[in-house]
Amino acid sequence: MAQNDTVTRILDTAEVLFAERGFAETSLRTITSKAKVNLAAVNYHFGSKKSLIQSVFARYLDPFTERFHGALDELEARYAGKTIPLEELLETMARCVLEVPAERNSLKVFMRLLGLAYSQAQGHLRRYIQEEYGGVFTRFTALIRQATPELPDAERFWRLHFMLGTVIFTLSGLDALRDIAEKDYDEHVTVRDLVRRLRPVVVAAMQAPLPAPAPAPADAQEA
Amino acid sequence: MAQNDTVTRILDTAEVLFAERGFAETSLRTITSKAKVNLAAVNYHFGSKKSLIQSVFARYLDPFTERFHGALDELEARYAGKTIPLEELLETMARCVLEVPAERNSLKVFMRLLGLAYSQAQGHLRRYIQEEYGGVFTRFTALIRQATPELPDAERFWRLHFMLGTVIFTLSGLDALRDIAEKDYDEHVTVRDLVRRLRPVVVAAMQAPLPAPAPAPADAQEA
DNA sequence: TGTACATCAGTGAACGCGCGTTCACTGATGTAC
DNA sequence: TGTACATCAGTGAACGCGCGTTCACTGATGTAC
Repeated sequence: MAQNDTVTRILDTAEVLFAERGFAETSLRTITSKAKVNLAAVNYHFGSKKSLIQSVFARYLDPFTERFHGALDELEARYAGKTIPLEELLETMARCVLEVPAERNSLKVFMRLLGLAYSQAQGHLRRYIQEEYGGVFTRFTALIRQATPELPDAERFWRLHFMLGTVIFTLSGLDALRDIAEKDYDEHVTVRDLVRRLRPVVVAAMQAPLPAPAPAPADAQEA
Repeated sequence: MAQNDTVTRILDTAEVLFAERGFAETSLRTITSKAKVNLAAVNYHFGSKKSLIQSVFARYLDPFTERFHGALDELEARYAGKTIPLEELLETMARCVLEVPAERNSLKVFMRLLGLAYSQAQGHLRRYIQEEYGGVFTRFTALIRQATPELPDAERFWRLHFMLGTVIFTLSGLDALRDIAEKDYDEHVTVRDLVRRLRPVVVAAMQAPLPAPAPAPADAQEA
């Protein structure tokens, strides 16, 4: 067995199992037996289960942020100080998300992991991701702000999270949804196909009319 | 202690803890000690942890489906065979979702639970919800279909799930998002406020232009 | 070139712990005769 | 009215199990002199 073969096998196996069942529901014994690796090897190489989880994320997020920063640099250079259109920004982000795990052949796993990062307890993980990768997200939202000057800041904040929810929810629950879709419409759906369907929806959502103003606090009875 | 006081205390405590940390991460010992109830009482009254989880959902979903069916009956009667507009359907669903837990004073908990039902492993739970409550969802989507005749069936299917993702993701991660929003925009956000913001976004998303047709399978090289 | 030592990936077995569940039991209340 | 029995909510203690982690150890490879 080569030098760091063990590390790679642990990560490869862990990411699939985590994506399938979540973090708490995946034991180190399951991971190491499936990876054909000694149980103690996880603690030897990673120190703890927590930091194995973080390493699984880092293997996706490190190349992603690097590529995404690069793509934004390129966009900013191309537009030379002028405002980058919303569609172009969204397109760029989608492209980076699609490209990174394509190299690792498991976009589905990446999306499931992102969904889990939000929905599972794992406070340490949210803190880790925020600290390590918060920067590129801040940069992106600043550009989105220039592209949508008509939106109040708070409205833009919420709409971005609405859309984040759409994407993460859809792509991370993809397997279940795909089963239903194929049974009902016998159509085989790929991730790229979904991204194609998502595009007009996300753009329309970001450009939707502003909501009605909040009603006054209900001190007064309705007439 | 009154007859079924114990059952209620278990359910009240369990739903809050489940919503905070998920199912696997909440032990019966934590629930029973916080509820000031004997550990064995959960298995005595509910039989197992699984069926406690299902009971927690039933306490929300039973009144919700009853009310939602009623509201749809009323809508159908009012429109007397004519097509019910999309906005009216969405509005009705939103109203029912908002009203039910308002009686129990914990919409936030309800939303977190729905989010968990999708994202946590818990296969038994998805099966249970599908079997018990699939019917009302089927009825609702049939009405949505009449209201959006211009959408291909598959497109409508996906857009409904996109929007489901938006709502569940936003409302179930509300606490975290609210913290960020209040820090950045010092604005206190209520659930009703979010629903007001969601309305135009969801309508715009459902009415977005159709996506570009899928590209031909990549046998041919790009020119 | 040979020997002693250091480094390091990996191992096998055990540790203590918290988990869901079980079981024999209690004590209060209702029911039959 | 009194007694025997059944029912049922609730209890305390223990069960076995799987968990993450630890630790003493092995064996291969590299390094110093």
